[in-house]
Amino acid sequence: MQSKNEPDGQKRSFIEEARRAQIIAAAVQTIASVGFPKASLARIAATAGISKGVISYHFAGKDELMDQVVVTVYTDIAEHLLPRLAEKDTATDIVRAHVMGVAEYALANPERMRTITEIFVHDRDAEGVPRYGALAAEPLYESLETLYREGQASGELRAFDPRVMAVTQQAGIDAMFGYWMARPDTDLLAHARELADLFVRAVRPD
Amino acid sequence: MQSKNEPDGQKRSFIEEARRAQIIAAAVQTIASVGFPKASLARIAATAGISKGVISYHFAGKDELMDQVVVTVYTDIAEHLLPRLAEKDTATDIVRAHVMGVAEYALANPERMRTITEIFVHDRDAEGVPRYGALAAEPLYESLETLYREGQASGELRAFDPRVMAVTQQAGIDAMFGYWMARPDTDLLAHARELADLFVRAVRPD
DNA sequence: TTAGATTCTGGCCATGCAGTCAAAAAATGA
DNA sequence: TCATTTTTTGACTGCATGGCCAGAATCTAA
Repeated sequence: MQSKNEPDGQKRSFIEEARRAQIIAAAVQTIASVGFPKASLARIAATAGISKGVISYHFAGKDELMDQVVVTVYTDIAEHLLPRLAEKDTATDIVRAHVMGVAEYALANPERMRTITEIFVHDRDAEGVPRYGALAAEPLYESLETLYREGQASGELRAFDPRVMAVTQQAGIDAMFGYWMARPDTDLLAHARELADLFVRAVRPD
Repeated sequence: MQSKNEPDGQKRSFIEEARRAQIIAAAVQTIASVGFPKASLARIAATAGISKGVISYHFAGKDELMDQVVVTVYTDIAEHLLPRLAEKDTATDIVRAHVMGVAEYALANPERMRTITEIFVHDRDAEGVPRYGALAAEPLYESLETLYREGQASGELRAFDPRVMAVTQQAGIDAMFGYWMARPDTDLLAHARELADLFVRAVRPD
């Protein structure tokens, strides 16, 4: 058996990689449809049409599986978002592109978006401590913070606490998605445009 | 036995009322300290120093207990917040008082604040549907929306989508609290002042 | 004092969970 | 072909949960 070896030792076999991808996809689908608390390994296995033991064979445990799901989805979001941000010049335009980019991604990939939200909110270790707590958002906050600071240095943005602005912008985006999930009839892109306006007004000089 | 009767039939006995209050308090304390998923009835009973069966005797089930916790805390928050909002005249002042009022309450009652957040986020019915989902926030959204509309009608506020603003303001407040919970060193009231400024700038006319 | 109602205890039950394992099946390669 | 390795199966373990209940303890009132 070689399932126990991380990418450290040998490379993973083709079939091994395919199974892992299949199981990750089944996990995304299951979590999105029944929510994290009811997405047991048995249920994920059923979604994939395999026996429960296969998951244990290919992943060290549920924790490793969830980690892989998060990495997979995050990479996907970054691939969608980063190019859009790179082509903007001003901080204001980047803020707008950030809000709009996430909304576009969510509209195109609601399953992945819902899954990652579910994992962030619900996944906890044996002691009840969140496995993706405030720490997970930290890199995000830092990059937004850097963006704001540069805009403030150039005089494009007013003086404000960049950390509070970053936390609030991220919260506004998350809430937009949550609201849309609960009320799919609403116009997500219109919400995103309003939200972008809101933050542009919040950061610009008097 | 009379535990099964809601306030409809007879009034509740003195001891009955005292026990219910004690159990609700124990639930608040337990959920705040170990989180909702680990706050089992057995654990809540242990916190209260009583046998598990007592909870079943005085409450129809865990759902009723959680409902009572929510009602208790919500009532408490409203009693703190409403008088402060009532004495303000302009929409701008009310927005500011709302943000600051919640922050003050959280600072004085972190246990209750954390408990209600935990319940909202984690409590789900047997089918996995959130028991306090988007519906729970609806009344809140509506009152903020009304406030904004009045401000817009009087010309004090610019034209914007009041629903998006309400969702975002609430999200900003929730995130402020979550951030403070994760990093208790930070200055909650300073965060609240920044947040209030942010929204005041977002709603005022150009 | 005593009968009846109320309240409490602690053990029990069915359910669902993550993870384990021996054995079966499938793939591999000599 | 056949021995060896990789992969899969499905039953099993141990644990935690919410709810249930028979009997004990306590309280109330006549």
